[in-house]
Amino acid sequence: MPKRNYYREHPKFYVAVDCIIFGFDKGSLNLLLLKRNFEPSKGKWSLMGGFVQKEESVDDAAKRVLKELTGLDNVYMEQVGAFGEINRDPGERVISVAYYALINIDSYDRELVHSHNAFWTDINKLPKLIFDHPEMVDMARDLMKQKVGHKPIGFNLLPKLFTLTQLQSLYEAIYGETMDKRNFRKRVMEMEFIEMTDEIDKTGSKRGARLYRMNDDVYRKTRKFKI
Amino acid sequence: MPKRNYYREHPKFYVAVDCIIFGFDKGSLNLLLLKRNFEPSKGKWSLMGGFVQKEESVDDAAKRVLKELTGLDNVYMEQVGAFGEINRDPGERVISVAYYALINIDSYDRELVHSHNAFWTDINKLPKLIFDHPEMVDMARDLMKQKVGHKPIGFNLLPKLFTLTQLQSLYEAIYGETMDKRNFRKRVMEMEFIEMTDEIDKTGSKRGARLYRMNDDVYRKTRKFKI
DNA sequence: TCAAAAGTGTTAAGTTTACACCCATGA
DNA sequence: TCATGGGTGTAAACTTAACACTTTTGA
Repeated sequence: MPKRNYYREHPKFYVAVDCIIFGFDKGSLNLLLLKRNFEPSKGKWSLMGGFVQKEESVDDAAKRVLKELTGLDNVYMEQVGAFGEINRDPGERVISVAYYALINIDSYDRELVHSHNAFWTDINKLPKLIFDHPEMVDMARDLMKQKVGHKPIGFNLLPKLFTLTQLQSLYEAIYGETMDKRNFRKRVMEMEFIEMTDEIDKTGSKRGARLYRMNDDVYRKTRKFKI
Repeated sequence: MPKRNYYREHPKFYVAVDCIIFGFDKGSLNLLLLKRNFEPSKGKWSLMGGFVQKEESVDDAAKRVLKELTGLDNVYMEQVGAFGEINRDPGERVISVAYYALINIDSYDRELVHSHNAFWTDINKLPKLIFDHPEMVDMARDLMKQKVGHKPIGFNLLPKLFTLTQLQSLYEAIYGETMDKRNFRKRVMEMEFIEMTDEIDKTGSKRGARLYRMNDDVYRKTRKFKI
């Protein structure tokens, strides 16, 4: 078997995944971070991570790790990239692949999150993170910020039914700037796949606000999106 | 050392890098591909790749592998992402990190390339590639196409001095569509860091065309680019 | 002298931005 | 009744797209 020789001479590495988990709450983007109650770096803040196992792909490892923390399946995730500096983890050489996830902050397993000592943190008030996790976060933010403007991924951060005010406030949080209400709504209403429902949300105002819904099937027909 | 235990239980993996090497010649984008004269998959077409070693970062491995093939240092490279399906390489489990590189097709080590049995191939007439290399190529193309419009990375594919016709033809090859000559030149001439030289290229026409140059220092002052 | 690539401005269409008031309701 | 967030249209500024002819020169 000539294959054998070809591979055998080379070193092997631990491969990990790290998750940048975005949530949106009360006008702010948040990350779900661990205050580590385990070694290494016990007591410090980090992203949720884990090691890739033999019987799973790297993408599957990321899904598993996300589920271990949040209990959630079928979450929108995207790879940020591989981080491979030699001493990025001072304990051992570990090559890590970062992923970001967009979850609805109202639906996750609070027990699990609590048991991992994880907390939602305002993205503009992040604590110091271990290793190269700050770079992972920065890259994830940039990637997400850039993608959210031309693919309808932001809806993953909202409940199924949302008001246009919520939607605008989400985009303002992501872009870090305010937007014109009339122009925003004009753009949204031109997109057929953002459907008005006949429901009203009375929690945010006395008058109540119309609830909208994102329709994936309609989106797939045109795939046009721009906010 | 509690660290030890934490890592020891986990499996290790071969980690490779694969390079999508772009060149531009006679109006076409080209990739530098290997017709493998070694196992595994001898005789088939593949990207240039190699294994990450103990004493190098993943980025450095990509640079090394690119240099092994082309003899070039200081090449513009960007990570495409990690590819981690379990059976992506049928020989052994290997996790690969793909990078694309932009090189000037007039300056590389022809001996080295020949000794690796590598050939430039028109990107629109690619042979069947092994493993998941077609996906790597597609992702690299998309990434590059999207980046080349708002960062001045395309110049890496051209000689230091280039004509505006060459520049336009490069962008047409990348975008896969023709562009309006006057509009194109208008945009280019508004960018201060694309400097007119006093040299003329007579190889492409009887009349001769003005040669231009990209000035990095001037670019850094504004960082505005849009084609 | 003519073929072949280089070079050059203007106008219309489309897109984006700026901007202010009335509405409905519960407290 | 009034404070609060919800909802609505138009015009100016800017950006993008469409378009055709003259110049230079070597073969």
